[in-house]
Amino acid sequence: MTHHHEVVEALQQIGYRLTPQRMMILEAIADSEGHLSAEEIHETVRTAYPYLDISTVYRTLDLLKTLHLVSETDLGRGPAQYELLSKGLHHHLICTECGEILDAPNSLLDSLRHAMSEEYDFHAEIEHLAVFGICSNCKGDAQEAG
Amino acid sequence: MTHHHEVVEALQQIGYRLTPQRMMILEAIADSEGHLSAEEIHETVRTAYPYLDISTVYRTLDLLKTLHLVSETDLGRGPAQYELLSKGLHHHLICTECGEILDAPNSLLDSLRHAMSEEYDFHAEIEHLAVFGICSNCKGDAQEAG
DNA sequence: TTGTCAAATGCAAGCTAGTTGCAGCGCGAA
DNA sequence: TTCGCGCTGCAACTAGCTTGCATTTGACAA
Repeated sequence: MTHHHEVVEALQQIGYRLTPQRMMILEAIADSEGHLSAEEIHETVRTAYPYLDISTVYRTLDLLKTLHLVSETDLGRGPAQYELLSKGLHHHLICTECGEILDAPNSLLDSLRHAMSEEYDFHAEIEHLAVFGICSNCKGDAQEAG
Repeated sequence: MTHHHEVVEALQQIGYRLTPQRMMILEAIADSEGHLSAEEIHETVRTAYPYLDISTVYRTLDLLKTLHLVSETDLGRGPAQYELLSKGLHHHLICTECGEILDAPNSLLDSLRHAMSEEYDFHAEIEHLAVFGICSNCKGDAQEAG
């Protein structure tokens, strides 16, 4: 599923190991559609290996983040969400009415990045942005109700 | 400092009261430069009124948010930050190297809002955005070091 | 001025999400 | 086979915030 040898190499280059726990955590993320929270990763892996501790999940996620293998998204509510970076950078538009999540490509932020760079000489690091708002379906409802 | 009568009216319209605690909390926010966390508000007000509880701070902040008097910014790290909405909507570019915080006007997001609206028919509610990245001063340093 | 009642408060306990300290295990090099 | 250190599970802890509840406050009516 995942390209283990690449991960092994990435880890070995900085003197670390690819343990079974780390492999299982990585596979749980790779096998999932969309995002997983640390707790969900924990639950998933525990069906196969019940001794896995949540702290190991967090420590592994930290490692995978520094290796730029997974991205972490803080939704501003609830737990942070993790996903494979290899699936391609993208962002999320989350409807606060119905909860629908629209995926948006990284290019959506091009103009914003450009503006920040031009006007503020600021190099934004937006690996993963979650924007809350109202989707097209709920826009009408909100006007009727409001 | 704050226009108490306006706040009183806003509260009374929905059947609530402007208590001394609420007044002190609102003033603490109004008197501050930039952002305050709930804990900072708590500490500030407690110098004048030591019995104020942190839960009262949070409950008041909820109220002020629903009245659109203050904005809440989740920085994704550390506690949420609160400030008066009357100071004008703006966003923050936070340098992860030196910690500097650049203020950016709401118009910075115009192009992003437009893109989300055009391409996804999605009405974004971005009261306050915090973007992490590298500022102009640290950009050179990062290249030298990296 | 007193009574009423809901809003508001302080306090304490609880909760979620994540972190830390530590003893022991196990891989890989010597 | 010994050594070093990366890694793990466990347990305790922390930050930030929320909730339940008895008591107090204050606006309004009588």
